[in-house]
Amino acid sequence: MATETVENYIKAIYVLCRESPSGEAGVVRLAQEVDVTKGTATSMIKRLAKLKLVKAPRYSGITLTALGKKVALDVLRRHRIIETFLVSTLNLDWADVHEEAERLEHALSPRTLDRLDEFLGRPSTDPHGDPIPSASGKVSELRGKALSAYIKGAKVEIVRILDQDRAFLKFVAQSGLKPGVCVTVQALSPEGDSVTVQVKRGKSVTLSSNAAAKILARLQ
Amino acid sequence: MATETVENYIKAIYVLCRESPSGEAGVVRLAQEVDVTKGTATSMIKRLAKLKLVKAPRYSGITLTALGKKVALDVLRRHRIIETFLVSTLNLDWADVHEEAERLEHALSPRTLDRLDEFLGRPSTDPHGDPIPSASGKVSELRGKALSAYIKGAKVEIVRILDQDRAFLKFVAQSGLKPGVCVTVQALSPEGDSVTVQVKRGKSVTLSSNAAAKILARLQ
DNA sequence: CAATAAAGTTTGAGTCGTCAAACTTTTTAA
DNA sequence: TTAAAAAGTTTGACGACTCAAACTTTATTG
Repeated sequence: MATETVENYIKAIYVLCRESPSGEAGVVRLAQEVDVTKGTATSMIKRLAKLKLVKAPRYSGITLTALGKKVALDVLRRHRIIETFLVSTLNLDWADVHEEAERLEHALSPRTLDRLDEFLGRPSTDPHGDPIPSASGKVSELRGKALSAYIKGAKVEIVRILDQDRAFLKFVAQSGLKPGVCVTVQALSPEGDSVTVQVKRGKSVTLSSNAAAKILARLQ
Repeated sequence: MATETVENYIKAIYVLCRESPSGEAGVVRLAQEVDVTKGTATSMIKRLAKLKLVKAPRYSGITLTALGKKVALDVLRRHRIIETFLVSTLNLDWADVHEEAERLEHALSPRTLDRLDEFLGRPSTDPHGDPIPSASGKVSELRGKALSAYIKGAKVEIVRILDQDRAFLKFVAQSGLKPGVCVTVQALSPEGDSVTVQVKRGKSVTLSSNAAAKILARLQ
């Protein structure tokens, strides 16, 4: 089995590939993500390539192999099921569970994971709205558009928050913009580079376009 | 914080010290317990001594320092709470949870542990009857005597199983001798080196004295 | 009490994961 | 189009953990 460190690199590469338009991950961003120097990242990438988990031509982008993707989805499944458990069963704070899951995800056997999944009622998304890959390794990433992509007056349901940063999550929760909540787009200001939404009667929140882009929603 | 490996050594030393009449652990047994060669164990003991976790005079027995004991009880607390969760909430098999907890115990933050403890109703023992140390590091190890220490006719309640071996636990469960169960000592045979107990009407089990010594019970 | 077994230690080497710093290649922009 | 910046790589070194095998000390027992 892949070591804990290897799993972390693979997961990070998976996420970076999704984020980047080219579908490839870079060494510097990866190093940032797993919190090591770029030299370390480079040498680890070599090992991952030897393990047939990634393709990484010299001085070029990193991509996952089919095997690598499988590992990534497996880790992600564990991660998201654990986050769900921590929030919905243990009532831990939404913003805190990421780091905790980060550690627990490597210590869970397939059997225990399945029992946990069963206990939680086989959820399809985690508390941030991120889809939970199936045991066989399938994910439906497509769910909603950025809040900033709707027109004024649109009534939408928040479905996903694309950021694990604690401060951002705290802010989102504070504003009442968790997945499942329905809001109305009140104003779009290209000049002000912001979006204002009404969460409920009398309560509005204004977000930068940047922030709004990290909040996915779908038409109600 | 102590690394995962260090925690495992400390926990093993704690258990070995409890088991041994002298209250000291030996290198060979320790090496067995953590599954390394004795040379490796020796060098790790040196590191533990440097970390002020153990006292280990050359060519002599190993004992935990006060700090070492604190670490051990902390790990044990995590281990036993997790075992309880795995059995009582996720319905995992009694005999399987030890190894699982062995991995999870190192990945749990104090806050999550406390939430889990709360969720479980602050249990005082784990599924094997092992006492769960308090958050402040107290344990009451005294609970019952070996099944083989009672006289014929004694009605006793099983309170603890002193062995994490899967096969043994499977056998114990199969025989219906889990903690909480009440049994009657039916026969003691010094010649046959065995003990026979009646679990319920029409169901008796015979155990070697050796096995019976690992099952603690108290008068009903 | 000596010979042997068992317990404990040391040594030399290897893997994994990491860093800092020098270096090379690619990209960017003047 | 070429100089500077950014991205990527290499090198040498280190700490944590491990092994095998040679070695030393302590315990056992005939």
